[in-house]
Amino acid sequence: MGIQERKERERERRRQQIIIAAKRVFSEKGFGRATMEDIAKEAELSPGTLYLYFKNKDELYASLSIRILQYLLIRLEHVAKEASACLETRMESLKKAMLDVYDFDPLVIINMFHLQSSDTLRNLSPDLLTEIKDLSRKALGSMARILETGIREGVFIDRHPIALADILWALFSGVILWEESKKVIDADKDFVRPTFELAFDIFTRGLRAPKPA
Amino acid sequence: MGIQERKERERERRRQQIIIAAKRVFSEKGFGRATMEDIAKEAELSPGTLYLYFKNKDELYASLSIRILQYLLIRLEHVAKEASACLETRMESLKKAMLDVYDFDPLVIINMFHLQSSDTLRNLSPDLLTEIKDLSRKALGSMARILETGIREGVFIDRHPIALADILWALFSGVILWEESKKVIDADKDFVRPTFELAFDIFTRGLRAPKPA
Amino acid sequence: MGIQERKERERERRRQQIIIAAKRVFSEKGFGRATMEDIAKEAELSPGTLYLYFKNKDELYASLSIRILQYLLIRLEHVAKEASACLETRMESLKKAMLDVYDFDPLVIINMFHLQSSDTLRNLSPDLLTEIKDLSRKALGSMARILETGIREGVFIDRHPIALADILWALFSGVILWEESKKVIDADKDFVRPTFELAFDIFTRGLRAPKPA
Amino acid sequence: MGIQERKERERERRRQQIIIAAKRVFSEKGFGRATMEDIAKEAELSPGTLYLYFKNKDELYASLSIRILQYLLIRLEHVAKEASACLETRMESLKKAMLDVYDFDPLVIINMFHLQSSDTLRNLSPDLLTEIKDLSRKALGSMARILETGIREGVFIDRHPIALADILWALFSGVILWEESKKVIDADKDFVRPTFELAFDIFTRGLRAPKPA
DNA sequence: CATGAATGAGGCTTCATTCAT
DNA sequence: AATGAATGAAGCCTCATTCAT
Repeated sequence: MGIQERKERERERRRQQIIIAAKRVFSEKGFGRATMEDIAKEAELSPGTLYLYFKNKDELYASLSIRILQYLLIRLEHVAKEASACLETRMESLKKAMLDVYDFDPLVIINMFHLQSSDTLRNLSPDLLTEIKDLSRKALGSMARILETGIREGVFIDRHPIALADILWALFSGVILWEESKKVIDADKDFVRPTFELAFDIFTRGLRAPKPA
Repeated sequence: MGIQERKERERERRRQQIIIAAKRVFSEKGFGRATMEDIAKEAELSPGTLYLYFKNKDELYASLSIRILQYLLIRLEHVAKEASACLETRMESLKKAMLDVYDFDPLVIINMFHLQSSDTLRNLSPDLLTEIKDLSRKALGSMARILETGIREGVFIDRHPIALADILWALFSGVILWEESKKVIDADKDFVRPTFELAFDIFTRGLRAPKPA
Repeated sequence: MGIQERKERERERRRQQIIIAAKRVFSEKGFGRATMEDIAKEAELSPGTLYLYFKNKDELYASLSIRILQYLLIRLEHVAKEASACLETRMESLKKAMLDVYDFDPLVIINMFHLQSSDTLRNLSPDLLTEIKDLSRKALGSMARILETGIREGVFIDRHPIALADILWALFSGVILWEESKKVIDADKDFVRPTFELAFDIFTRGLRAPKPA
Repeated sequence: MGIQERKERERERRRQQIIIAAKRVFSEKGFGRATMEDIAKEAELSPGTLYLYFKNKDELYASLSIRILQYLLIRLEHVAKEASACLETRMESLKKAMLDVYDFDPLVIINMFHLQSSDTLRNLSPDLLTEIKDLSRKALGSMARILETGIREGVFIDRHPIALADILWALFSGVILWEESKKVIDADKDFVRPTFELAFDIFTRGLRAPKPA
């Protein structure tokens, strides 16, 4: 019983070890240029071992996203359930949640958006694709529910909450990817946080229904 | 002289022919899975010929972006120079310009954002990287100038115009990439236009300085 | 002593368990595509355990043949010793013995001939090779002795009995392999038995010395 | 026009060059242990080049058989058409044809029978499998037609000609594979020819219908 | 004895790039 | 300038085998 459990934990630890290594390597070299051997070396394992834990390179890559999406989802659902708070507060929580998820693991977040905007997506196993799709949909759904309260209160403009959530999500990924790409081009300063804060505020203000005269 | 010129034109024509083919192939297969032979076949040329016009695959890929960036820049500068019009009109023009650029060649726009969010960027020749960087900066600059007028008129909040332009650009790329990736996952409907229109409107409204009480 | 013995029996039981599993897997996937893990799973053992009973994959493969060769040998020697019977009867017994051996375990017989006609043979340990060689020679010898009686009786043509046994053996393996390969190509009907019976009869009739005029 | 033709010839020459190398390597190491790099080296080409002429290893392997089957078919059809000759002569021609095909390229014949009796067959492309199947069927058909004449003349026993052809084919492959495998085990003497000649004679004699008393 | 996770050599294959024609 | 056959480096992945538990 205890043995079964310990093994399970061991296995999970190894997965993490690999994921951590993969994260570093993918971030440093990008998906295309990172090799399985690079990752194996970084994880201090042999190439073959990676395949005991992940079916192939694509799936390893996608696995990075799964975890962060799960974390994102938890945070968003938590915010969505804060029935008590006023809208203002809830939007603040939402912004904070998104930034926290970014801070939690910037490299993985970036990887995730790369995944989203790449052809890797097309080559995932149906299972994994379904899982990602599912998590994404749920996360978008949570965001939509938060925004919806603002609409119901008559504070936000009356648009389809999912459409608004899509835009917020696009803004999030857009800011992260663009600021990231500026780093490649330009410098090593990181403007993600302040830029997203400003963007989020503008977005929130833009959502407010014009006061009836 | 005339001969020189004609040759130049011929050469440019070939480049375009290749770029058009590359565009199709990259869009269909993604950068990673598209091969130079695919592109050569699509262009009805031999693989070797591609290398007479482009130094390597990365540069060919990046070249797609150059053109669209040039077009974008022209459109933005045109809007920026519309001194006459009122802010409202200018923002409309800006939105229209961005959407036009997207409509002009959606595939290439998508490619460009993929490029931005990929590791290819890191492997470009310094020359090409500089050119892209330059065009991007100019485009961002144009956008910033347009937004700046709103700030000077006291209509828009007083934030650094470049920061605002960054956000608008992030929103643009974010919406396009996200809607595009939804297509991979889900269906073949295209929500880029309406989503960006809504996003742009929210953004614009969010820019407006709150009326002093 | 009793303990020693029981252990020995246990060990043999395990070997058989593995051999049975290997037989199934080799037959289903062929030697090249069957993995040691496949076999271990089929035997409900771990891969490592296989190596406690067989030095390596080749030897495990070859071991399948050993058993059937032993069985074949016993049957053939039994027929060879039937001094009493008339030639006709003895040839019938011979045919029956061969078909029985085939029926006893078609999969293993097929494996054996595959082994014979493959490159695995070349990679066996000298010991195992010697054992197979030995059994084969003995089996061929038994067949030769049976045929020899016919020659001595003046009924069969006077050729080297070993050469005739070679031919009979070749016919046996040829029919089995060819009918088997037809199954891959065409259908799932099994013509081994009737074809070999006919072949054997033709062969036997062909052996008869032409009557002196 | 001439250019087209020369290219075609060049291409065919290269294919042959590769086939010859493959033949040597497969024969020496067997299919399983032969690597594409081995073959490339033997052909004094780079590994990549092999794939310009053969889709993969299996197909290269199978291609060896195609040629010899074609040659076999031609020879058999030629014999089948010898309407003039007496049965005796025709059977002699048949035997000679089979032996000639063996002599034409023993290594390839052996390869072909290995292919037949291996799992490679199962992994061929449908096209190639169809081609092999087709050639085999035709060859068997030709043999059957030859034997059929003997039946019609009342000289041979009245069995289904295809069944008889199957047996002859099995005998042919059986003798070759068995003699070949004896070489691995024992020596380097080659008994294929004499053994098959004897086997064929026995077979032919066995075919003769018993004289009505 | 048994396990099964880990190994790592090595196979097949792809494809960007070159270069003789 | 154009070709396209050839290259060969390098990637992904498999799997027989080992060894610490």
